[in-house]
Amino acid sequence: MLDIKLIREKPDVVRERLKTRRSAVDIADVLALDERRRAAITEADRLKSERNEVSKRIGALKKAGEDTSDIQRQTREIGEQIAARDAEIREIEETQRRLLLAIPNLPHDSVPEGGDASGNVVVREWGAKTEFPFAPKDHVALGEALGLFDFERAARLSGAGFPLFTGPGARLERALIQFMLDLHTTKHGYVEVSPPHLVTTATMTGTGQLPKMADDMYHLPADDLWLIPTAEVPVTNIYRDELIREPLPIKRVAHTPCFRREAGAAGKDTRGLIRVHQFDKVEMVRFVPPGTSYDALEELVGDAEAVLQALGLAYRVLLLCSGDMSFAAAKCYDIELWAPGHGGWLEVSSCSNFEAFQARRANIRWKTPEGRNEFVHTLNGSGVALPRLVVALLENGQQADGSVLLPDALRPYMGGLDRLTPRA
RNA sequence: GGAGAGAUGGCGGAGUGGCCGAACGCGCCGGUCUUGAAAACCGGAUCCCGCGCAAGCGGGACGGGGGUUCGAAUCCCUCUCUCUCCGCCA
Repeated sequence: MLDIKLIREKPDVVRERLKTRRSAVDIADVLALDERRRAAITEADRLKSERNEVSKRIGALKKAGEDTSDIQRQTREIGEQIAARDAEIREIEETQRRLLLAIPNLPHDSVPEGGDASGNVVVREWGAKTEFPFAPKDHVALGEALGLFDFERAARLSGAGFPLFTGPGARLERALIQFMLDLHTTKHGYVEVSPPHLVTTATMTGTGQLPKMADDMYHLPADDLWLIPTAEVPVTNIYRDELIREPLPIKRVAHTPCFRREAGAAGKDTRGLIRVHQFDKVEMVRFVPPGTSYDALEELVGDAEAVLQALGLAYRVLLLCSGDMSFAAAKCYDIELWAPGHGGWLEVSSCSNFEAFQARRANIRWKTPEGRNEFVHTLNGSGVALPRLVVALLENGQQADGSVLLPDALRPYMGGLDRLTPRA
């Protein structure tokens, strides 16, 4: 949510920057509403001040034993006017909040302008794409030969898009989760949390998934709860409606399943693990003082990259352009892994600075050293998403004999196993 | 699921219709004293909104929402959450 004061004071700047997001929203309505709202508040406050004064007088008169029924009748009328004004204010504020919730965040100055993914900028690449003396297989062929997953039987359970990991595949998932959590907690200073996977509508609104993304999420109407599409939602909302007293920055890391309906992506990447309705992810979340959030974003990207470097996987980092960023982000980097079997780059991480956008929605504040209460800046980044990491691991590690070499860093988590070998 | 109790400032805890943004204690900040510290004493401290260049003025907030009343922390309704007991249960 944008600050209404910013919209009021610098409407042209806001318009300008919103335009770069391909956002169709118009702030004229919000501004008109804001005008009406303030006028109504001024009037209501004046009436209340009047009523307070008269009420005080009634108290004094009664104490003196005088009759006050006349003056009371008059005051009742003031009360009715106040009630009407308050109702008007409430209605205006509701509408205004609804409009504000639909306005995306403003892109940071350093974000390139662009309409779609073609405007994204590669800021760096790490590692060399794996070369093969044979035609590399894709992860589906490899995984089935190695007995890592079973898509056919999985479909029997939940339909398409819900993977069933089996044997060494299930262990690989567990090993990767463990490895990533250990790395972030011991090397990068995050505190591990394990949050609920079902959350309320208020929680989904706090981070910006609702109201806009309702169709992309799983909803349980009987309890009005939502399955989380990312750990960002519960972890960021841990501090909702709070004045944080502990020192910033706060750094949290969580492993959770993520549930996505992928409503708009029907027919895309339907094969294998690349686009699924349920997957596991390790997610990093930071709450930081506003002045430090862009440094924190660079660090956060580095934390995600450290995972891939430790696993020896080639990747590139993209700076997303204004038109390709998610709704709540002010600046966002994507990290993509090279997948030779797939023959392309796969997004495994998205690291964003939301500035105060989420904090304002979710009402998360801190006390500055000067003692002022101020909205924090929130950030989050995948560190990283599992299925596509598995894809890259398999496709890059494959050998001529059909086995897959595991990175050294992972072996302790695989009971010393250094490679996955095909079933007899 | 059933029965009961409760929710007040950073914490504890008073307050049952006007004198309450809220006693008192702890903690916090500033000062006096001290070589320094502690103790003691004195003083100060909530947040949100509106108006105003500002000093300031006004309004609102005692879990959330609604109601009664000239006036609500206080009375009524409702929701949420917490605690205790019973039942069920991974």
